Amino acid sequence: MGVYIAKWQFSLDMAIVNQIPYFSEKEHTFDSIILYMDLDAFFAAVEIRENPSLAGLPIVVGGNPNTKQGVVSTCSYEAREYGIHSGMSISQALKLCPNLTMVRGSFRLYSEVSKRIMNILKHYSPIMKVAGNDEAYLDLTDIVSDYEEAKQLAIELKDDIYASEKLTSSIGIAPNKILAKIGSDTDKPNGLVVVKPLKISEFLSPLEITIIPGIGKKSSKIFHDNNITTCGDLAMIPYQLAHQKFGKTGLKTWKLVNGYNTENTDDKFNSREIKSISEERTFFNRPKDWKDIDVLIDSSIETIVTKAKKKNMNFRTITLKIRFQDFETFTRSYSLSCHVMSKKQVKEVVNMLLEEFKDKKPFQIRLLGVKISNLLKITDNQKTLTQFF
DNA sequence: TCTGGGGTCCTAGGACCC
DNA sequence: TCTGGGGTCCTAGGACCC
Repeated sequence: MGVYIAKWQFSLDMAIVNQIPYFSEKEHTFDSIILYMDLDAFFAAVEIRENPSLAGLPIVVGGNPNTKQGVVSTCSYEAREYGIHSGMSISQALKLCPNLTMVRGSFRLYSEVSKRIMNILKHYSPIMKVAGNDEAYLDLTDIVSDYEEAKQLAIELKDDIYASEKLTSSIGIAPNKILAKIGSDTDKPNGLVVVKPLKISEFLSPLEITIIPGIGKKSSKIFHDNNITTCGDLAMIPYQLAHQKFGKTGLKTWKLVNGYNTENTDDKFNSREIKSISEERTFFNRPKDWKDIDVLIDSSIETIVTKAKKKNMNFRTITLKIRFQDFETFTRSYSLSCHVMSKKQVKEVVNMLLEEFKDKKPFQIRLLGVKISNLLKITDNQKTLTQFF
């Protein structure tokens, strides 16, 4: 035991002295070629395709055009020039651009278009991961022999998508998923960026730290407060400092900007099992009484338990989310002693969790949500057991 | 000023066990 | 009366992504 500690201590000390990370060789090797595809302003682009008179105009998809409530789901590049972006409130977007065109989303259409495009991608590699409506990763490692060939394939893919759907896409090609995504993000719309393994540092160094997925407003402020604005700034500091100052994510980010492969190659593309199922709703009109609350909760429970049933999932933890008009938000959860799949039990738990808030007036409630988690896939064997009990 | 919805991951504290 | 340290599970909240 003591020997191991000493050994570890030694390598750590040496690493500090020489400022050399003690990460394994393996983390430095890249043998994958990954392609990431992202459709440009997807929802907005589909709307413009369906209604060409919208072309060239600042448009947003999302929110309620009548009440001017809600948030921006996607906006055209013209709207982005006004500073409008996804997630922004409609009222704020209208302030930035008073003649903004609002389009009510046709989400069923988007999902149909998305499915067709994903089918096109499938022809380029059998190893594929759909990461959303408008984005996917392809593993080209066994498909192409080098980055030049990968680039040619990407050009073909973009043409293919445009020919069949009249939509443009941006593509990044790199030795791992994160870098491929960052690559595509740096050249939009209709871009194509290749990041070869030996060019990673050169490529990342001048980029803002916020280009890294997972570094949002809060994290970037912490980095900025420590005089780190670009990926290159972070790459320059000793990794111990990155770990100490910015925690686990700090170390991971440090590794990324220094060209280490931070991805677990084993589950590169295996889409993992779903972890939770939830539904939450904001009251369009303020609830009058507890009956209104009850109706909404029942409907949410119905939705999520039906989803779980379809997926053959039992669950053990039930979470209630409640938000008041002042935006103060609480979550309360409870774990059952065994996995179940029953609406009745969810309802009982939710009622129990709701007790704590019964002194509030119903009209003070803005949002309610129900989530089930701690999911367990039922095998046929267990199904018979469930029936038995 | 106004702030949707469905997710994942991380942190931190407390309970409990050995 | 004072009491270590590691592991695991549960809960609450928050950052972030699309």
